[in-house]
Amino acid sequence: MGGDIKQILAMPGDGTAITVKGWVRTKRESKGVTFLEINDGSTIKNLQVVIDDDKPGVIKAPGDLTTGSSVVVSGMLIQSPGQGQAVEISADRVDVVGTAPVDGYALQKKRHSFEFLREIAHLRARTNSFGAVARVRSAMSYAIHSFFQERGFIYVHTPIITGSDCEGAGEMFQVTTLPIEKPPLINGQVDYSQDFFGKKASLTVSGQLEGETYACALKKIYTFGPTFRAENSNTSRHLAEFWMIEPEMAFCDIHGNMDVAEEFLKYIFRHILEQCPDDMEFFDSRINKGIIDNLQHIVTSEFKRITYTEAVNELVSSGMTFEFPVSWGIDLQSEHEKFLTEKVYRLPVIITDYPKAIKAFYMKVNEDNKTVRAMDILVPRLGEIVGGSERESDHDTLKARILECGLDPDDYWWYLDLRKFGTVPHSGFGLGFERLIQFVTGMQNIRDVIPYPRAVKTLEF
RNA sequence: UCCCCUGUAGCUCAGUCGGUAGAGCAAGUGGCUGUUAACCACUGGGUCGUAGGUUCGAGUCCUACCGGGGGAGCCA
Repeated sequence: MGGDIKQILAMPGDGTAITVKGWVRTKRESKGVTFLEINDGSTIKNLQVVIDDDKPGVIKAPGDLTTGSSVVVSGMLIQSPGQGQAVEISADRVDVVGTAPVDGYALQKKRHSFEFLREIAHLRARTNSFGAVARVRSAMSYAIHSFFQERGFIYVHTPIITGSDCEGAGEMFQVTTLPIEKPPLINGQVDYSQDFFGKKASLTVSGQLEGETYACALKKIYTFGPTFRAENSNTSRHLAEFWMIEPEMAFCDIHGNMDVAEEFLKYIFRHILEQCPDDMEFFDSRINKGIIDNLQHIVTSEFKRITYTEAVNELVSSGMTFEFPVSWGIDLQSEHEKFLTEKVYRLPVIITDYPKAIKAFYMKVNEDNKTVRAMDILVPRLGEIVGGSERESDHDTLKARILECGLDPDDYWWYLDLRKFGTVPHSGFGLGFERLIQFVTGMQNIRDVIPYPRAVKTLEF
């Protein structure tokens, strides 16, 4: 009988014959007995293998049994007389499948820094931390789909290559088959009519505009896919390639939008606390003390909802001296966001009704003509995690806003069409998947919550 | 892109006032009847990021470049 270590650890140690396959994490040798810890990634926990010297011939090649080597172990699953594990394997046979020579295998049985592990990204999944991140990331992906699917949202695959060069969400990566060293020119400019698509193309920075078109047909949709930003930003919160979740709902105003976003975050947190207790325990004890309590607190609390104007008043009246002085009209800086969510409310905070000058053209303008129906969710430690809004559903107002923002309405003809034919109030939000993982796991650097991070000057693997 | 810090053994770091390098972990060998961050003893392991410069002499001081980290901006 074989199986995953996760299943084996849940079995009674009644002497059943089993076979386990995995990688050696550590080896402890005493006179007369050798202990191996085997991990196969199914759980953060290792399975202890006991090799008794009284049973000769159990190990075929003892010298090859090093940290990192892959093995197949057969034996009896018994109750462990030692502390620390309920069951263990009393081995009858240990075969080394693949050796891991000591000189050259960088991942020895000791703690390694995340910076070092980033340099051996092809091996780092074999560590406790990265195994746990991978399992939590997978469980969160599943929870994202189940949250929306349970509520009747349709999963829409918006395009990765886009011709909308003006979404305004950030710098874009260009996609071309033209020879970049010598592109065809017309009047001194690159002749994109000869390019693959016959026009300039880029990788998407957001699926929102396309998502809106499907929401205005299927009522409730969500996207969950890769997104690309070519910004030259080198921080622990930015990637050039990341995954984004973008729900969009027709017949939904800013309040319904906030309700869904808050419910969504709580659902994800609750799901991970329930489904990944071992991994979360690891994050709580080794990565970020108190993270479980934080998440539980959030799951059972109401998010604080305030307007931008109230937020500014709160900051001004706090008496705090900020590096960037606060006044109505400024964009809130990191220090302001962190102050509100970490010091004032100690909870996620939803801020709405921002000045229209600092927000995107597609957000619905309020009756005061000064603010828009934007909503950002701020969380402790990370700052903004969700950005969303009720969209402008009036054709003429939207067109005026496009012009006001210095954009060309012709580039948005199909987006404006939505407001011509059966327009409807609709809302949505976007959230960066990796930032959500950072928040759940407590991992400091976003490059450590995605298998192979893409960032400025980073493309080794 | 800007500001700050940093680069010394496989890893994490110490290295004083400028005088040719040290610890812990990892690894190897030996010891120990059941370990679990195993323990005890011993051993091996270095072009001090790269290139210049100052100096009798540079890991140490200066300059440039490269890599890493933190913060800011931009944002998700």
